[in-house]
Amino acid sequence: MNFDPMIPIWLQVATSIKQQIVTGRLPPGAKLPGGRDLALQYGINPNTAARIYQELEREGVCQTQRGLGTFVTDSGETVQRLREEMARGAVSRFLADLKGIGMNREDAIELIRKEDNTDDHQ
Amino acid sequence: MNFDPMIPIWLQVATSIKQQIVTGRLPPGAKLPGGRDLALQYGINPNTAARIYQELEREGVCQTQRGLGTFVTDSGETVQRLREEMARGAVSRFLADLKGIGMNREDAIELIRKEDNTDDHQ
DNA sequence: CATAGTGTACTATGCACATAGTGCACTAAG
DNA sequence: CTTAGTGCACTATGTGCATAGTACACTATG
Repeated sequence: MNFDPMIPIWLQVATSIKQQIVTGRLPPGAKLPGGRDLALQYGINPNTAARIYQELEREGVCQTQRGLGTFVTDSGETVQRLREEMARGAVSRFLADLKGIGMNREDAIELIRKEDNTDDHQ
Repeated sequence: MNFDPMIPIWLQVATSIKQQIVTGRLPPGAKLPGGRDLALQYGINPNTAARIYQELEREGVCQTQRGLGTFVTDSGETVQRLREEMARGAVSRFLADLKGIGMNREDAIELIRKEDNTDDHQ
């Protein structure tokens, strides 16, 4: 994974995991890697990994059981809600960005239509 | 201005100024507030304000003259290029966000169409 | 009970960000 | 020349992020 130095690593990894959850690549109830393994996989520090799971639990996406590990929530409804929430967040960030440079929703749709499609089909 | 604690203040203010430039509220050649004034206006430290102007100059958006102040670039072409660059950035961030949660360009347009329009007309 | 895997807690270091404060140099205007 | 406004340089402090390393507690398994 390529980290953006402008964004905290724990946030980037947490987002990556949430994306895997809402796309079903990590189904409800799935066991996540242990903190030390997660650190190895992403090339980060175990302390940072622990913090990531704490954040995911705080958001209700995962549950942690001492001595057992961290697991994706069992509630498919929670996962669906998370997906919609992430979509809404992306849309409102996008529209706010465009509004800041004097563009509206129509302009937004036009921009997306004209956007280069390289690597958009995967 | 309301600062997001997750994003460096200098970045947020620099973005705000660039938005004012590309929307014409700060026309080419306009004089920007002095570093100390900028700090007062945004409620930040003069050191941070100085850094913001350094960043804007690094991006070619502003020019600084010692003893005189900092000014918006004279080149309307540069301003137009900046606006397009900011728009492209917003679009690609948005599409990357949606792709991360398993949505494509068609979904994006649909989401924007259905988006709540409260305070979208200004 | 012994072990491996796990979460949790703690100290310490380096870095960037933001703050506070001071001083100096340059420019234009009186 | 003096003054006000300005950019610029420097030291110092506090905070959050990320790292490194160590130690302890819980759980399941054999």
